[in-house]
Amino acid sequence: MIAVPLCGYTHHMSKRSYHQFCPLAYSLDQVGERWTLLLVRELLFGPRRYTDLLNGLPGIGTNLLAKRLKDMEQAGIIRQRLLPPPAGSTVYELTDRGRELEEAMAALARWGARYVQLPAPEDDYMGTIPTMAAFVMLFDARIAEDVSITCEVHADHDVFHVTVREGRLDIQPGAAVRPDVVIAGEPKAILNRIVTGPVADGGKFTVESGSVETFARFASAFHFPNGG
Amino acid sequence: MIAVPLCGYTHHMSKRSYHQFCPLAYSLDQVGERWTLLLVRELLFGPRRYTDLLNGLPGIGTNLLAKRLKDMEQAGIIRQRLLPPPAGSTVYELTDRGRELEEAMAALARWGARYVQLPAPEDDYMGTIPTMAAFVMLFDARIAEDVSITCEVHADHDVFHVTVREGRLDIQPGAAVRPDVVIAGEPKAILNRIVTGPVADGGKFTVESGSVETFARFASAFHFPNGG
DNA sequence: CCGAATCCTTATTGATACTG
DNA sequence: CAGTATCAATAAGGATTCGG
Repeated sequence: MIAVPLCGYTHHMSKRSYHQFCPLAYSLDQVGERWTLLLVRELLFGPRRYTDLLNGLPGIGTNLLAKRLKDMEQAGIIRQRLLPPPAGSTVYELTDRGRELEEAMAALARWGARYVQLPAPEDDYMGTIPTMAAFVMLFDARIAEDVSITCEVHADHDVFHVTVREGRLDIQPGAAVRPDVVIAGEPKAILNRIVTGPVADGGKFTVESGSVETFARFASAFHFPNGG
Repeated sequence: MIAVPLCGYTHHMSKRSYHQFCPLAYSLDQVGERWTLLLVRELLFGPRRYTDLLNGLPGIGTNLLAKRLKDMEQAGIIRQRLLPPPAGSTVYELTDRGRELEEAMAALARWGARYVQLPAPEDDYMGTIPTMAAFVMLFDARIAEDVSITCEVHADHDVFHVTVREGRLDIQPGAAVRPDVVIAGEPKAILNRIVTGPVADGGKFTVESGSVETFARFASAFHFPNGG
């Protein structure tokens, strides 16, 4: 018996698939490979360069990153773009279809936040992007209806500002014009406070401007499944 | 240079992980491996035996199924149980923590349903369980508020009944006591009708009892993102 | 038959070195 | 900076075997 390939083309065999006509299996065929959803997370706040992605995902390996980016572009969830001069660098950004994954990622993250071990392991990585992404994914619109606060976040060497208003969340890079509260600290400590709630015991961060009470009200707009 | 193993214990190296303190990365560490969420799907309607799972997931391979079941039990999302005599078989079932994945799976499935290619490829598999799972995952509680219908579904050689009432969905194995509508057909055709909506052009299924209009009202309680 | 465990081949990954 | 190339380690997929 001689094994005959399923298709006459020798170039890279059709991608591995579950071959099931099921919406869930289809989604997993598209975004279920290792690293894919974390790459989407890295792109939630705007375009990123190849090297940025490499730095944001320790352990991925450059060849695998290149392959994933190609696959994801093929799947229509990201696109490659050339920044106009003088920047001139090539960046990757989400398509609309890619951005629509946010709901699914949020559902996964909420499940994870209920059971994640605290405090954060010493040797786990945590950067600014995953922290801001956690704000997006743990946001609870119903709780947020009565909150109207802008919080400026200084994490590592990055600055973002997070606005909660009328049940909506908006996150932008850079400083806020008139923040109600400004916090600074390590990403791990900030996320730990959000996940754990008011009884946080994780690393340290400080309220640089505005009151601790204001920050507490701001933080209440996010799930803290382990804290109360 | 001699490569030194990262850990002194020779027995199965600690599981692969992203090593990120991020709720999403944690979830993907727990349930992001290949086949895991499809196994959860297979268990949504009650305990299943090893062989049932093997048949429901063509391509998984028996060794990998055994490994996944062990990992999932370790992660606390399933448990092994011995059915009392005379059945006596060992079955696997979801824990509460495992059942809580339903929301995340539903979000993934809704994303998939928006973009899945129709009609179903000829060589794709589709069984009764994934079909019933799709009912769960594409259910829209808001639309369903005004629907109160029990639909008995005959797919392949299985029978389930699906009740929509007061914005809630209930699916049970077996025939219904007094179904409003009874349908029969291949799983693919049924799911195709749900995903595509009233303009279905996929395979055939028939309304055995009750009216086509009743079934249409029933089906309206589920998303059909490609159909209207 | 049921529930795996074992063996073996292929595919994917992760780490590092290298190139336009 | 943005990737390729190479290669060892690991994971997946399939067939067969083994003990209730």
